[in-house]
Amino acid sequence: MKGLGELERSIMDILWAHNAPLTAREVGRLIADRDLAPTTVMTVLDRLTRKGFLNRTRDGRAWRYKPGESRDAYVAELMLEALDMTGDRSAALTRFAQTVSGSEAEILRKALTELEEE
Amino acid sequence: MKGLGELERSIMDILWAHNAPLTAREVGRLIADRDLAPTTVMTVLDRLTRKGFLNRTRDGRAWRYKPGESRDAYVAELMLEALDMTGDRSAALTRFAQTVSGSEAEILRKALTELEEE
DNA sequence: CTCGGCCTCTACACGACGTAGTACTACTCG
DNA sequence: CGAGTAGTACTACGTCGTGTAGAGGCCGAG
Repeated sequence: MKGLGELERSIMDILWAHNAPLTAREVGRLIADRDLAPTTVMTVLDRLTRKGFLNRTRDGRAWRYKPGESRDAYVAELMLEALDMTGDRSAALTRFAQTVSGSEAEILRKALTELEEE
Repeated sequence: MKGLGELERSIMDILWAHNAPLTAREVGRLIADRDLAPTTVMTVLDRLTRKGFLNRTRDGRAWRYKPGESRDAYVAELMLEALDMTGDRSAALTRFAQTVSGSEAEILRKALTELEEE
């Protein structure tokens, strides 16, 4: 799957933060602090689409982009991918469980418990 | 922290699989299927050291390399790093818990339970 | 018909990584 | 003691991903 670059992630963040699909121009406006050329934003949106992170639909002459999956799903995928890198998933998982903070352990526990009940 | 390249990972895998620190030559022999020049292996070992993934100590004229941390620790770190990418850690964690397979959920549960008991 | 906006295509610089050569040093065997 | 061998450091080059953007084409509004 592979990680994203810095700008790519910023743009994904913007799109993840909005429910509605945005046009390149709108994204450009929202990322104004970086003072990017409009074409830069378009290029990145295009690449993200090609990579499967975004879907786009026509809106007049413009495209509207929206994320293919939620940020949470993406993060979970990244975590699983990291996990795949080890020969011993069990050891890595255990290690992970030991490493997360207490409150996060709590969240995990809760999620797992709910899982069990279904 | 950043991920590793393909060759870098292969080499880390070899070192992670051995308890004793290895020399460049030894690593080269163990990775023989790729038919790499000895200098290639050295260069990569050197880069990994510079990046903090390996520690090296002298052994005569040669260096012996060993991983700075276990593979499990590395994987756990990668997972945490992915987790850091989200605004809502709780949601991502929950999602993750729901995504792992049943047996892995079991492992996680167990690790978390043990944590609790300490 | 013309202008402004939006698109597509193409491009370039830079850093990471795979890959390796060259040159220097020092032990080892005859 | 001289030559070969192993090991090191330094340098280099091609490729790919990513940030960044220009040039030019198409189309709807006025």
